[in-house]
Formats: sequence, C-alpha cells, structure tokens
Amino acid sequence: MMEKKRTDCPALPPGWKKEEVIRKSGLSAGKSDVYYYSPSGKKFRSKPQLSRYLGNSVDLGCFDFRTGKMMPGKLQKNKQRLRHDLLSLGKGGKPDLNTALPIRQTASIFKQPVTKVTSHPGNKVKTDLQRASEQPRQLFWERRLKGLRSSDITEEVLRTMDLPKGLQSVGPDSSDDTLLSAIASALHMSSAPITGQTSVAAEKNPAIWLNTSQPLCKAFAVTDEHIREQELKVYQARRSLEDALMADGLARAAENTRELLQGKTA
DNA sequence: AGATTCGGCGT
DNA sequence: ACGCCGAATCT
Repeated sequence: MMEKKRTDCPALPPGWKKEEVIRKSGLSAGKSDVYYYSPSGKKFRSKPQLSRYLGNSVDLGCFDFRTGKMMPGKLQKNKQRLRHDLLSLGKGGKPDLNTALPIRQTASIFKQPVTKVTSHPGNKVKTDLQRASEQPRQLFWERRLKGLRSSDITEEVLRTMDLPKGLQSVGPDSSDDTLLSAIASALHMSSAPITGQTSVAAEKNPAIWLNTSQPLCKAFAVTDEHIREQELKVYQARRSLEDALMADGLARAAENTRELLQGKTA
C-alpha cells in the first residue's frame, strides 16, 4: 500500500496538515483531490467546509485550497461585494478585511453564524459634526488583524517581525500576532505618542477601562539598551541595502557596456 | 461504521 | 475546467 504524505501547511495555524491524493482510475484518472487535517485529526475536503470550521479565527479569503498557499492577488470575486468593499475603504485606503461573517463567540463546539443586520429603519443620521470626524470603532477591533501577513510581489509570504521582549498584550487576545498588528497600526494612525494602556484598571477589565486611543498592550518602558539594539538593526539594514545597490549598480554598468559594444541604442 | 474513491452537478 | 460533495465501494 502506498504511503500517504501529510505535509505541514504554513498558511494555516500550527498542526494543520495537507494531503494530495491522485485518482488512479476512472474517467478522472490522473486528477487529484486535496484534503486538510485539523490538529485533532478531522478531515476537510473543501474550502467551504474548512471555512465553516475555522470561523473568523482565520480569514480564508485569499487562501488557495488546492495549493495550500495564501494568494494575495485573489480577492473573493463577488461582483456585488467588490463594490461594497470599494465604498467601505477608509480615507487612508485601508482594505475591508472583514471578509467572513462574524461567528458567535460561545462555548458551543458548533460554530453558529451571526445574522448581520445592515439597515436599522429607526436610526437617525448623526448630525453632530464635531464627533462625525472620528468614526466609531469596535472595541478590540485589532483582533481582526490577526493572521494578516505581508507578502512580496512573487506572492510569497514574508517572515513576520519579532517583537521586543517584555511587551504584553491587554484584552481578550494575547497572541503576539495581534499585538504586533495593534502596535504597528497605532504607529500609523496617529502621531501621538504610543504609551500602551497606562491604567491598571484597563488590564483588569479592559472591556470597561480600555483607552481606545492606545494599542492593546500594557504600558512599557523603553531603555537605552532597546535604543542601542534598534540603532544597530538600522545600521545593519543600511549596510545590506548599500551592498545590494552596489551589486545592482555593477551589474547595470556591465550590461550597458555590453550593449554599447553591440551597438544597441538606449 | 468509517475511510476511501470516483462521478457528476453547478458554476 | 474545476470545486465541491454525494454516494458507491472498500476495509
């Protein structure tokens, strides 16, 4: 009997495995079926099935089931939805990441979808121009950023950054993943200093005491040591950039010379 | 009964 | 052409 290979799948949470089985007879001989296995061993044979199970914890919007890789080029192609996404872009051009419907966060082992109500006939349009400038945000909205990965033009997913030791998150999600996104967002969205949650009350009961203009992390201290480490990183990055530019420059010069000798025009 | 496998519908 | 899933077949 042929051994079936279950390989790790880096695009999914740790412990998930992927398997490809080639059809060996029938009209579809030679084609293949792809299966995924959860860390507990449950088998999944389609993207909808996988999506139902993972709920909102992983956005499979750009997950390619056949290859098992994230393909940032692929948005869900729903004509109606595409228009909605364009309209819902913020001023800064941030994409609408809310691809999947929210999932009821209960202890039930069966994920139950939430009914999304988008029209509320009783509502009045806000007339207070003072407050209209700042749009309301969901508490702990940073959790939506969980699992986001940057990728280069070859659509390969880039390694994530490491966070300085000692940073601690506040709120319902303690993953480094969300923490990094929250801090990065805070740095981008405001020029105000980032201090983290300075009140002790916020750590005990963030749902009530959270300072919403600060990221979901505990107050932290930046030491001279931190600064020296960061300066070293910047120095090293500049060095490798310099080397890369130098190598590129030499390559271009060589090519230009070759073309000149062959009589090409620029 | 559960796992495996291919057919075939719908897009 | 392919994703998804029903159901026949296998263990």
